[in-house]
Amino acid sequence: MTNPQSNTTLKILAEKLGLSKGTISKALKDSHEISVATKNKVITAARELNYVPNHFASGLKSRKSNTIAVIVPEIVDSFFSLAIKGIEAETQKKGFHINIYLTNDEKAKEEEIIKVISDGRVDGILISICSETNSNDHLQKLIDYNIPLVFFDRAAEKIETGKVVTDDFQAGYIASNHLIAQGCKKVCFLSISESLSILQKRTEGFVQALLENNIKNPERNIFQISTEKAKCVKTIKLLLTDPENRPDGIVISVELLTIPIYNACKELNISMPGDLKVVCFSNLPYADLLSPSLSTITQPAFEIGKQAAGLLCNRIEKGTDIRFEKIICPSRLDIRGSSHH
Amino acid sequence: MTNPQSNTTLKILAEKLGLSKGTISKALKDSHEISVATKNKVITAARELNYVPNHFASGLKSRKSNTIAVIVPEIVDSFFSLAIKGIEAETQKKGFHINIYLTNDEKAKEEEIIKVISDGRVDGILISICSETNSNDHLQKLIDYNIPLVFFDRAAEKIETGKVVTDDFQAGYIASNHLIAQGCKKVCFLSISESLSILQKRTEGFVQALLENNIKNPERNIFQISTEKAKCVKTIKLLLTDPENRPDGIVISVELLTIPIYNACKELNISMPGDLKVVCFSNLPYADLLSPSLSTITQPAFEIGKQAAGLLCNRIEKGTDIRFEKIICPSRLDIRGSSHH
DNA sequence: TGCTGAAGCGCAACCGTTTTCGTAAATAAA
DNA sequence: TTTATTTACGAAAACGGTTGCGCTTCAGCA
Repeated sequence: MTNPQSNTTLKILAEKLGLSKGTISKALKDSHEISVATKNKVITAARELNYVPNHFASGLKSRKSNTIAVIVPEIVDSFFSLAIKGIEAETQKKGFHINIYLTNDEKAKEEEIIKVISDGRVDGILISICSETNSNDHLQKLIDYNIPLVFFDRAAEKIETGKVVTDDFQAGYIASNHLIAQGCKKVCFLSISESLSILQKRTEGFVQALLENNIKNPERNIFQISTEKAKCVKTIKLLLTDPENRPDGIVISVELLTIPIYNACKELNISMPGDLKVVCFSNLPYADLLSPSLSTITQPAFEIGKQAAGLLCNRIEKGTDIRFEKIICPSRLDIRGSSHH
Repeated sequence: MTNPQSNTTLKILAEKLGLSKGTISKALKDSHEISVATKNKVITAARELNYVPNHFASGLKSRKSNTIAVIVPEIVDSFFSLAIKGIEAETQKKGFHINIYLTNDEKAKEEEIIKVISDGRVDGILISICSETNSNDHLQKLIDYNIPLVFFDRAAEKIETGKVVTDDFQAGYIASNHLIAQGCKKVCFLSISESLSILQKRTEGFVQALLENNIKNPERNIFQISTEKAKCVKTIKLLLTDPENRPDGIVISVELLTIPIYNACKELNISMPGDLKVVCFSNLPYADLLSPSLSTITQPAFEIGKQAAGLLCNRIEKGTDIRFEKIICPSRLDIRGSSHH
């Protein structure tokens, strides 16, 4: 779009003031080469004519866009939207713009996005990867080419760059232990991916908790649920109606599965927390108002976003070495009605 | 950032192939000036060297960024996040990138954002304005300078440009009538702004419904609530404990106020829907699971975002005259437990 | 007076792509 | 064969800012 405020360019300012383009440019950047008197003249003229430096022209020469890409699997999600808000809070202070990209948790889309943003339009990337993580060549390439990259929440373990996550093992452990402490004999863990590192860790926390409580073969209590709605609902119903192995406690490792569980319980007439106790990884502001209110592992989403953005900005602006930076923002167990009386 | 895939430029390709920069550029754009044989050579070489056109260089010359700005008051909100998803669905098909900006519903921030994006970095703007709308000079200026602009949901009435909204009057009317039909004698309407057009219309629908039911002075039942949390809670409690005028039905015109209402009822021991019936403008996917489940005016958020993006893209790509375009996506009343037995 | 150095500004190349225009060769029309 | 026309490509000027370098001017100093 043309400059809305005006179409003032350096050239126009220069002509108006009888100076050269270079002088105007330097004056506006407060260069020591320019006298105070001239600077003042330039600044007032620039203000009068609503001069705004053209983004493309300055970017072409300086190789800076003051823009970062934020890539997330989903945006209609209390965790991700809050994380984005944290990112925005941090970046807008520093004058960075945000480009948003949604992968819908599809690897192909993620790769496509990374390809199309490699035209220099962003100075760096914040990403929460999709759950299918068999290969991460597209991400490794970013590192190889020295593109600033920071993971938040869902990180690719093997890639050496900044990561901001929560204490997933611990959270999985606490959630599981809580259910056991509430008297659950058959605690299950619902996941959506075996490859996604944060889910692996939550799973490990779950396994650890069960083992410590002398529950054998905890792996048998781990279920991978499809994110596709119909399949998801079907699997859950099957699980909850299994005559031999019906769980009396469930750790839901992703917010996405909350509604299906609630609906299934309603439909199957399973009472919560009587017949089934549930804890969910979720940032839902409405957890308190659900029926029953939902016990959650509440992740510091805003903080995670903010920290990740801070890390990325440091990398971009100061060239900080963030290869081995790992910030862990602890989650919190909020016990509510779905897991105890 | 430097091009991650490589640092291949037109110049490098040209030298490698013994052609000129211009020829390469035209070949890649499938210009009729270039022979098929040459095109093929160029295309394969470009692929081999992972050539990606520099965003700044092409933008500088073509004055196109293939980017749009999306400005919203809030992102941790079921309506706005879903609308953004709709926008993304539409724009990604057409190869547009999205810049996200949050105003936190502050006019000053909105103005600031519009200023900083007027450096040519976006080809157009999608905005849902903040609730303080006394003056809209900053938006009018965009129109004056011929910047493509489309409003979605929260529009500035007086500005002549594309608007995609829901049928706010009708929705307000239906919601109010529903409560009256449920036997409510004292129906109130909670708003957060007298100037925001969509809230004015919802209010008008409310007034109309009351008048048609022979309720005098419906204006007395309209309350402006602060969005600041403490004040908000205080006002609501005051309202719900007013000995003379305690409402038995409430239309909540913005999702933001849902939680405070639920909490107030819990705290004040007001039973829903027994003592108080509630309908809320909300896109909450969890409405069904609340206790009681929440009756909502469900807005077609995804559709609104999608349509708005479509309008903007047409304006940008084809120069369509959208000054008087107004798309109305109807809302739906979903009756649940909060408003009837 | 002559010399040095700093201050203040202009000049011009440069970033990578787009696009107009020109021109040579190849083909078609006369 | 000559002339007109197409085809295929090169040359170069933009786009608007940035930046190193060079030129003047003038104060400071011996």
